[in-house]
Amino acid sequence: MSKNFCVCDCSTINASLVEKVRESMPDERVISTLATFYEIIGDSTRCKILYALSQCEMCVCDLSNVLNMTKSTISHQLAKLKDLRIVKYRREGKAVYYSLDDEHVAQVYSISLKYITHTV
Amino acid sequence: MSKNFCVCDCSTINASLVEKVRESMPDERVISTLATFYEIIGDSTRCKILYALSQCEMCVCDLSNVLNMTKSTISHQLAKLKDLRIVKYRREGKAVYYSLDDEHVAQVYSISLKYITHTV
DNA sequence: ATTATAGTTGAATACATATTCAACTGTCAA
DNA sequence: TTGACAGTTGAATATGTATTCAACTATAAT
Repeated sequence: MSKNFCVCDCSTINASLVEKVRESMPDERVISTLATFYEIIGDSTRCKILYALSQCEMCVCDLSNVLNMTKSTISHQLAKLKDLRIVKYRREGKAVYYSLDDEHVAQVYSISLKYITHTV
Repeated sequence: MSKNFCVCDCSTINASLVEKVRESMPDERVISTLATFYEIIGDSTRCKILYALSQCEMCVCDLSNVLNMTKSTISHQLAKLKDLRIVKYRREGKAVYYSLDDEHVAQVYSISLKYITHTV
């Protein structure tokens, strides 16, 4: 019974544990979404954008000045954040203002920052 | 004054805001560490490993069975998690047991999962 | 010592991604 | 309607990464 899911040549498997964890594992779709979420915020440029937006709503131009990067680069990265609904936007005349789309994002970000600040 | 940090051709910059956010921005080292942390957990395989380890300490063999992947793949990914001190390990005979290295990781993970589950 | 098990590691492949550049759309003012 | 500004987008380049494979180390048993 311990072998019906064995993909390796080991004999020290904790079969009941493996089975239990396998069954409680969030399904592929959830894991994939979670991983993509982290992947998208796992980039220095986008981390800086998120920090900036956690302080205040800003237009692309403001962001490009805060980060000292071209509007094109910022816009490309904002598009990724927008696709994942991590940020939202509103147009006001010629300017497009971005902000965080969900308080959970700010929450995750602040806890992570606290954790990281401890370890750096 | 609003132009001494302008990297684009825009005139609608909120200069005082840009300056304020620029100054309060965590320094490059912190941002980089934070981004790397997210980048490392931003992968389906490693997300699954973290979920498994959030349930219980496990050896490489257990993990490879939970995830249905080779020991080599798991070991490569564990090495990355280990490098960032996201997981720790202990040897017991021939087996090496891995576990989460810091409760903050589990905390970040669980908040994110809650957030994602809402959106999926 | 020899053999088998548990895990690690380096190189190779295949794939994904950040930034740049140039061309584009949308909005406003003259 | 023409021009300027604010932002977006596609292609190209350069770089990075996950997985596989084969060879390796470390531990235990015979």
